[in-house]
Amino acid sequence: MSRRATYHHGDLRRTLLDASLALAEESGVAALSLREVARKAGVSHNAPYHHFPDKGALLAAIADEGFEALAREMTVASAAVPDGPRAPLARLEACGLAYVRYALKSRAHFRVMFRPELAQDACVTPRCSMTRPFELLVESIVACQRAGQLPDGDPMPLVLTCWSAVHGLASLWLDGPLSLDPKGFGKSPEKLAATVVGTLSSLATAAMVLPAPRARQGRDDGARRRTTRSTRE
Amino acid sequence: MSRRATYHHGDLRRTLLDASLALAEESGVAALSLREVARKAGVSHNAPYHHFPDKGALLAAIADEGFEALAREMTVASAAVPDGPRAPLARLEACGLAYVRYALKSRAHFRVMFRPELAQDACVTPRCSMTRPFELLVESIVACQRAGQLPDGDPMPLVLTCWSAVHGLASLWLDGPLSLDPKGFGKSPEKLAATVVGTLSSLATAAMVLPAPRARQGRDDGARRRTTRSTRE
DNA sequence: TGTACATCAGTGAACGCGCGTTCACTGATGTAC
DNA sequence: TGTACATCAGTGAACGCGCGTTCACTGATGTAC
Repeated sequence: MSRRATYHHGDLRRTLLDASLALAEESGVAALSLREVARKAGVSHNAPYHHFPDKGALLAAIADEGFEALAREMTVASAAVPDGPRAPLARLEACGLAYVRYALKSRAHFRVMFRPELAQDACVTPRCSMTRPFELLVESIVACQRAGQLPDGDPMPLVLTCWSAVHGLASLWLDGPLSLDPKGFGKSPEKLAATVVGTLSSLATAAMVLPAPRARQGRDDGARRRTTRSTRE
Repeated sequence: MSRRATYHHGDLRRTLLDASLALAEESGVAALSLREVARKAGVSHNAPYHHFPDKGALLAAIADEGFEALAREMTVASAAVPDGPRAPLARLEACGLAYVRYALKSRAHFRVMFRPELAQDACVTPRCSMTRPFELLVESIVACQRAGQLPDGDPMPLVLTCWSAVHGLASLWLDGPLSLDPKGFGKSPEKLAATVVGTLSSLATAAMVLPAPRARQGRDDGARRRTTRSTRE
């Protein structure tokens, strides 16, 4: 970091981002105001304008940071799985768990990342930063397919399903219905994440014990028809 | 509806709810203000106070309405599937598709339902209205288990996984990353929903062709170990 | 090394705005007798 | 049936508030010569 970058205050830009996150964590992203952020950073209410053209730019910077951190966590989690015949699926599971863990740990980041209306104006190619985490997911799934741990063919249906599942779990927890627990799940979010990832993984594992869905056509025609219809539609 | 309920204006309560939904649809839930709602309803800015104690109460009423409508759509979709040996799984699929379809069609409703901070003060037992849709999902899954179309045992892991998947898909679409489509999915949200539901369904179907996961232990010990760990954790 | 100047990162006052909410009111509707 | 009164659903003015943003400014830091 150049001397210029920490001019005067030390690193007001960083301080403002941290203050924003802390405030969003406390009172919700919607309640986040530039003036409050400046107050929290111990600085006059328009000092932020020397670092961000407007409020949207500050939020966009937070989102960017968040997507980078998410990709980092996924990468680290995946790399922590030792090589071996089962590694691809275990790495995919690790990515999924890392996604949920990141959302829970950095809820303010996660909320800003997926509230496009907040940073809309400032972010010319909005949400483009999701690219890297998305690529990691695709790579993990393709690796599973190559290793015969997930069905062959277009990976996108699997990508979409996995992404939806972990994103949905994180959203349901952060948005209340799960954390208020009127449903009797009664578990920590980490355990719920392990349940979802484990359920998907064990369904896939069970499905892959037979060579391929096509091989079963004679055996269970009803299932074959349904399967085809649903995935092709 | 009693005469009293439509006093004077006709049915201002209804009109206010509709105006709120229309505004939320146009400019986002966050931008929704009581004054704007009144303006849209063609009424002075404090007429709403004769129908809702405050802003939170109006939003809570919208959420309640939304959960009821969601349950209705799921019920109708499920009931439309004719009886037969494959009916339970087809009904579960229909519920999942109805969930996503509802979110897409009534995005304003959906957003208010899952933004607890908005209606927090007014809703003493917040999100309790999710109870009915949730019960429908549990019933559908238990029916599949009884019919041998999903693995036996505690239904909650499956419930959680299905709910997460459809909720996640709806959220990803409504919150941008999917609808902006930098990922090349290039499909309508209805097709994406069919893809996710179909992928889950076909994995489950493939997994159920063998009698039960336990039966495979000798055949693939690695898979057995992973499956057990992940779901139990 | 010293000096003159440019730039940079902050301050403080002020703007106009829309918000939620309160208040006293008005006129239409309903009701007791 | 008519009359007196209560209730109810709306109006319009006003409140205080925090917001995002603009402006002219100040003093610290950097730089050319």
